[in-house]
Amino acid sequence: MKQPFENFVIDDSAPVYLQIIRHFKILILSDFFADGDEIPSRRSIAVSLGVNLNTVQKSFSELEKEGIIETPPNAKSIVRVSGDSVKKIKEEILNNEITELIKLCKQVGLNAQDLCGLIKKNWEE
Amino acid sequence: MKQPFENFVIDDSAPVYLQIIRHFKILILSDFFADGDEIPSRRSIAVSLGVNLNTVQKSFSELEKEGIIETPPNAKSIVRVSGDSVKKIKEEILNNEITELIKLCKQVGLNAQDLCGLIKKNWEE
DNA sequence: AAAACTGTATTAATAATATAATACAGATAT
DNA sequence: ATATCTGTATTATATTATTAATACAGTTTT
Repeated sequence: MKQPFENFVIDDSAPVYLQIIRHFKILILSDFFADGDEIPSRRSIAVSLGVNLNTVQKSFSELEKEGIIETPPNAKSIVRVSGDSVKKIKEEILNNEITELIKLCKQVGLNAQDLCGLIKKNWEE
Repeated sequence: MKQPFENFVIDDSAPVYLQIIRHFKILILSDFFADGDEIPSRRSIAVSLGVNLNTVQKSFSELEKEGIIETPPNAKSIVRVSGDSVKKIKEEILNNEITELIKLCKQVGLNAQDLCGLIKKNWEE
């Protein structure tokens, strides 16, 4: 199995446990995780992120509350999503950032065409 | 004078003092503030944001370090920017968010055309 | 001249975030 | 069966972020 958090870099843009939650959702949106998939143990994720076990646990109990994962007693957690819930996650993550960026552009006087131009320019590294 | 922070809503996306710094830079990019302009007092900003004076002060000492504002002894701070520094601020804020969004889209398998479509769709509320 | 305003500094208290070190019950692998 | 792995819980500690309450030197307003 490919390591789900190997390309994930923690920065200081937000609390670590929130960044982990976000990255986990992106893993679902990118089809790395699908319904029924087993999730690596909290301990192994903590090690691969260089982060404390408690921090990972905080992220996962939040994901549990949101109904995105499910944990049988004393066993590994399992992804629990449907077409609808994935769509909901996508809207939450993608639309939030798009809306934010549009708001910023309007504030600094950049129109949609200009923005799309910048995006196309920046798309290839 | 129009209140510089009247449309500014603090959320929990980042520490408050960082959000204040970002908003101040946006005020410069949107030509609300220009070189030489006088900045309202830290106290009045703290009141209008419902935030502590110390928090505002932390933001402003950071802006001072970055050379964006200047403060004569015992007097109000003054905006100190040039064409170059404004361009630098614009790159810092705008490109950062665009780069972030592009990265996200690539992760969830959305191409440039799709993204621009979403943007145009979301541009008018 | 007095009052009200500047920026700045200090000290304390509190809440949120994160690490650390264990512990325990139960499942799994050897 | 024994060792190792699960998730979960607890307690303590450190750091950061924020609020709070003052204080002070100097400027501006009245």
